[in-house]
This record gives sequence, structure tokens and C-alpha cells, in this order.
Amino acid sequence: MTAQPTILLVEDEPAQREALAYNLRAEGFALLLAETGAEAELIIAETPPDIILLDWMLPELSGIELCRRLKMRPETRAIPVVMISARGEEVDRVRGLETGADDYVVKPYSMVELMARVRVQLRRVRPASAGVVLEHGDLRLDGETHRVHRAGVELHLGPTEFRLLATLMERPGRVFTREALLDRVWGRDIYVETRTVDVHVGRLRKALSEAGAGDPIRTVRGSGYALG
Amino acid sequence: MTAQPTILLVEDEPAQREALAYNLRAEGFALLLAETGAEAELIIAETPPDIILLDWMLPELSGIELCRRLKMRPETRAIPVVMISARGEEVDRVRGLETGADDYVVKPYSMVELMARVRVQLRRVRPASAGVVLEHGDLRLDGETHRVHRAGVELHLGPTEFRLLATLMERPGRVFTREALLDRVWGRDIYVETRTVDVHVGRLRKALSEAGAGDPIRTVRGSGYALG
DNA sequence: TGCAACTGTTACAAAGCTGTCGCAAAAGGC
DNA sequence: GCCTTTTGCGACAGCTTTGTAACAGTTGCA
Repeated sequence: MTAQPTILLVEDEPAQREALAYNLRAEGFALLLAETGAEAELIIAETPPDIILLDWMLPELSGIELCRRLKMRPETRAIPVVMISARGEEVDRVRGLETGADDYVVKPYSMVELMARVRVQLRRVRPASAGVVLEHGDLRLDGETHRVHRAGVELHLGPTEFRLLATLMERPGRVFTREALLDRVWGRDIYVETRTVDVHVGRLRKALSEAGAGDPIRTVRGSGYALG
Repeated sequence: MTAQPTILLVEDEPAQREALAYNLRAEGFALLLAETGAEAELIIAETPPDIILLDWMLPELSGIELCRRLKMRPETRAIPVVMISARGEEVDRVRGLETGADDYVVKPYSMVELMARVRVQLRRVRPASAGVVLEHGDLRLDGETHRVHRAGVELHLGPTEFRLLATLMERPGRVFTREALLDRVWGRDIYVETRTVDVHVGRLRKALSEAGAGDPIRTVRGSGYALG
């Protein structure tokens, strides 16, 4: 199906977990679940999520400690962490934010607001999924209307080509491996040949070339593709 | 890195403004002040701040409307907006966040927490430690974009040369034996001739020499190679 | 139902990179 | 200065990676 943004929910208490999971799914997230900090670390190492929703209080490795660790390592630092906590004191809130959390929500929270705050983070990491207009060079992609223009000319892209371009435009310059693109464009648990990516990049290039000169997609031999 | 980060404070009420201004200055921000939305727009166009702290209630152009406008234009969209408001209802908070605000703080707020939240936004704009960019002398290698520059000139490296340079740059000055390089660059269980390292160092040197004078790679007779 | 658009796979060619060899040059050792 | 060891480097065949066209299967829609 569609390639949904992924969120990792780390919460040990079943009732909370269910409520959050339900709402996150309704928001259109692909959900990863962890009950302990250690489990969360494993999941993150294996399939890095787009966002992490993290309870402060966890058995063993606490949420705040996990957050600190994540923000220490360069490869996980960029993943937004929304911390949830029953600890509502000013010191705690500040401590959470200082530790590297990107937002801090106190229990009991408004589910609607929490979802809005998660969406704020999503906007940062996956702007196209959040319905934002992306621009790069003479390219313009509207995540809401799904329209793409190059140098003012509207292009017709197939759904896969659109998601591929959106993914590349979300982080211009960054090199995506074919595997990463399969994850983000095709979806986590879909199996397709690695080389299929090449074919779609080719198709996207062809479509882009109809409306402007120069190939905005860069092939990085041995690694993957990048925009610009 | 320029001296201080700049923050634009948009607040029409003198008492609030003073209190915030005082604390923001204490945080080390260079302060820009605006009392109305229109004024704020002018200032932003002229000297774009790193962060905007925005009161919802303003005469004429309201804070939320200004926020919406800012987030519509690509050139100002990246500037984080922290919205402050007396409107604490869930609908208002969600509306603020939906409009594009990066955070939403309800009056009366804790000044300490607000400052922490501002710092969170600052962290995003100015990442403390560069992600995966390695620099040494006039060399610059970006692990995210896979681009290598010497003295500003981009150079083209094959995958092996790239990994070799990255390995050397990770620990400038340190001498790597050929075996160590085979391990790190080629992989642990690949068998290739030791002398192959020499060839690739040669190729790397040649590529580097196209963009700058002087050989940054040092041959350590009897041991191996090192950078600088 | 039939059609048009889209998708994933495959095969093949072109491009680019890699590892090895051999010899020349350089660096030490004495 | 002479001999030994180590390194630099050009050449090249072979291999890997990438671009692309073709094709068959699906899907959505009128």
C-alpha cells in the first residue's frame, strides 16, 4: 500500500499503549511498539523510525536515559523524540527538554493535542507526508495536492514516482540507499527487487526531463541516489 | 558560526515584552523586537532571525495569521515559531500547532520552561556538533551527501577511495597499517592483496591532487599510511 | 467487459571501478 | 656507495554496478 511514516511507541503500561496505538494508527502511522528501553534500542538500531514517542517511566532503562543516549549518537540524533511523563514539575519538564527531547507532554494530556504535537514533528521529518509544499531548485512538489511542477510546468508522475521524488526532496542532497528507498517509498514489509528502484529512478528522470534541462537526481555509485 | 543566535520577539504588551526580553538576553540571544505583525514581517524580510517568539494576540495582523504567512513562504518556513497565547483551550492549542507553529506555550507560563523550549528550537536551527561531516585541513567529507571537497572544489572519488578517505579522516594523524585499512575499508572477511591498498592510496592521492596542492596523505615506511 | 495506466522483473549493454602484476624509484641500513 | 626492502605507478583484464527497453501482470475505471 502506501508508504506510511513510522512511529515508535515506547510505553510499558498496556492501557496507555492501546490508547496511543489506536490514535497513532488513525493518524496514518505505521507503528512499532516497545515496552522497555532496551527493546526500543534494538528496534531503533534495526529499523529507525521517523519519530519516537517515549514514556519517561520505564522499567530498567528509563525513557530519559534512552533519550539521552539517542541524542548522543549522530545516527539517531535527528529522530524527533516526544516525551510523555506524569512528572509535571517545572524541573522535570526542563530536564526532559534539556536532555534532548523535542517536545514534552505531561500526563494527563489531551490526546488531540498530543497528536497535533506529533504531527509537528512529522512536518519536520517527512514534510511531504504532512502535506507541505517542498521546493528544490526549479522543482516544486505539493504534498497536499500531489502536484509536481518543474520550472512552472506541471508534470505527470505515477504514484510511485511521486513518493520517490517526495522522499528525495525531503532531504535534498542526502544519499539514500536502495534499501532505504524501498523502506520509505514502497513500505517496510513489501518485498520488491532492489533493482526496481533503479527502474523507477529512470522513469522519474525521464518524467523530469520533459519539463526542464539537467538531471536533478545524482547517482552515487555503490550507494544509491540523491537529489542535487 | 556567527556570534549570537538572533531571536525575534513579537509582543505588544510592554510588561510581557520586558520580562521576555530580559530573559532572552540573559540566554544570550541577540534580540529583535516587534510590536505588531506588520512590523514583524518587515524585520523578518530584512534580517531573518533564527527563531521567532510570537504572541497570538496582536493588534491588526494576529500572531496566528502571521505564523500562517511565514509558513507559507519557503524562505521563511524553516524559521521555528514558538507561539505564546492566553488561549489555553485544546482547540486553540491544536489550531496554533496546525497553523505551523513549532511549539505552543500557554499563559501564564513558566519562564524557565519557555526558555528551555526556545533552546529546543535553537538546537534544531544550529546543530551543536555537525552530523557526519569530517573536516581536516582543506579537506571536507560529508557522509550524508557523499560529497568530498578540497579547498572548495568538489572531487570525484570511487566508492573505495571514498571509504578509504573517510577512514583516514576519522582519525587524522593516526597511522593505519595496510591490514587495518583492509579491515575497515574492504571489510573483515574479504581477501585482497595487501599491496592493493597502495594502489588505492595512489588513486586517492591522484584524485586529491586535482583540487589542491600538497599531498595530505603521509606514507609511513614499514607501517602504513596516515592523514596529515 | 475492455481499456489505459502503472508496476515489478528481466535481460543486455555500457560505463566505471577493482585487483593484480611488473618494473622503476625511493628509502634505509651498514 | 652498494644492497635490500619498501613504495609508487602505469597498464589491463575482469568484474560489478547502473541505465534502459521490453514484457507480462495488475489495478482502477468507465
